[in-house]
Amino acid sequence: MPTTRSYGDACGIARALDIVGERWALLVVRELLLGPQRFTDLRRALPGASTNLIADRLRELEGRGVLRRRQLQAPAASWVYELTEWGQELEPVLLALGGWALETPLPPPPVTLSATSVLLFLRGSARPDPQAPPATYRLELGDRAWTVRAAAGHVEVRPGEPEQPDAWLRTDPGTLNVLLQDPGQLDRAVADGAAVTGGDRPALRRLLETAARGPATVGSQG
Amino acid sequence: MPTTRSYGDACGIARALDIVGERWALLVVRELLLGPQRFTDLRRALPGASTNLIADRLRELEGRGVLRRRQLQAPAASWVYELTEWGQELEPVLLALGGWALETPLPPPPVTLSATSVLLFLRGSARPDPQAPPATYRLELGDRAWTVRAAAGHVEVRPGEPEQPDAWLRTDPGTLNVLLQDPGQLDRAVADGAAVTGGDRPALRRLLETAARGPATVGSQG
DNA sequence: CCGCATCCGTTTCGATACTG
DNA sequence: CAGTATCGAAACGGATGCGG
Repeated sequence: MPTTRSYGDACGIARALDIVGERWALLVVRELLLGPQRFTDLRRALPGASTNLIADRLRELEGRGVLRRRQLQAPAASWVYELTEWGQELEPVLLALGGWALETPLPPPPVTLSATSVLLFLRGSARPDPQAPPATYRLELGDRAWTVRAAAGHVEVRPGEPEQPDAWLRTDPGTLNVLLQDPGQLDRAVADGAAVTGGDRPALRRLLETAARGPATVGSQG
Repeated sequence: MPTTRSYGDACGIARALDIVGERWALLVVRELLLGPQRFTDLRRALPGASTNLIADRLRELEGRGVLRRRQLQAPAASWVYELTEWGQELEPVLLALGGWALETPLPPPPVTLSATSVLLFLRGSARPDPQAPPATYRLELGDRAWTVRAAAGHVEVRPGEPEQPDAWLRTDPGTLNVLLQDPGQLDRAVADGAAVTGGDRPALRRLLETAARGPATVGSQG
């Protein structure tokens, strides 16, 4: 049953918290920042949240205009959740919030790391570089494929299969996060079996290095 | 008893919510954005929060490095809560969050409006204006005095008494919010007894107009 | 009066089980 | 796959108590 309590405060900050301040709500939004997701994708990305909680939050956020529920085309015909345009405008706010937390003096308690978190970090930490040639990548993280397009140090990320990837990488979010901090570990990760790659390996390396050059912003504890 | 649960997620966004994601926590931070406040000030500004909740949040936020507890000089000798430098860095995040909420299609449920909310709105909506002469104001809102300094369309706000105010205004946050939307109602508010003014009335009017020229950002529902 | 701590009923959360 | 149902635990919210 959806939560209905309000701070009863006219301030914009309080009103924002009335809308997205419930527990898990902003993490659901985070998971949708890079594109539509199915219920099960969210469930996997947020293993700490129980299914009824996710269902409640989705209903609330839909009713409040932050996201919408949409049916995919046949033959898939499944339902996905996607941010409305207004919901998408939370992106800079969330990135700023994540950046703020990186300065915490407290030790990190973390256990999980979602694909979206790391990909937001990848995209956010990429720095413009006119020299960098364009390339398309296929990233497979936890049973889900992502399309990454990089050009001139700018990185785009979408859920789903790329058409003609130059290179691909299959790993888990934690390993990818490590590789983004230190691309030099790519060979070792492959040797360990923690990562599997294919296609244009130098191009893959350039992708990792694009991010490694930037400062930590969201994905990890830097 | 302080809350201790965590999302267990390495993402910066999740870690931020581990720190300031508990109910009322960000509204406590909001109240401290303009300067230190005593427990009772917070209690009055957040009438919807029970006193034990406020005490819990203050302890948690102190332990997490967002704010600190400090003893004032004699003869006051009372305790105040103030943001740490790191806590103060939440300001742009909160203002962005508040700005986002103003676009909500949902009707406002609000009942209360704190002095800090309106003053953040005043300060944030002021627009640079080289013509505007400098002035100092005393604003009294709900039994508490604030110092406002305006110059060239830039507005500074601090809690406490000004030294030599050019003008003063005593009213409640809701009335001040209305006046910021429409300074033309100042005369009527004074006639109603909803506001009491003194000193340089034209200067006061300029202050209200400085804000009225800008777009709504945080304080009200615009 | 200020600054909490304690008590207690209600709401929300979180884990697991279950259904179309 | 995409949720709903159930239930104990925790957090919230309001009232009251209490030392300084």
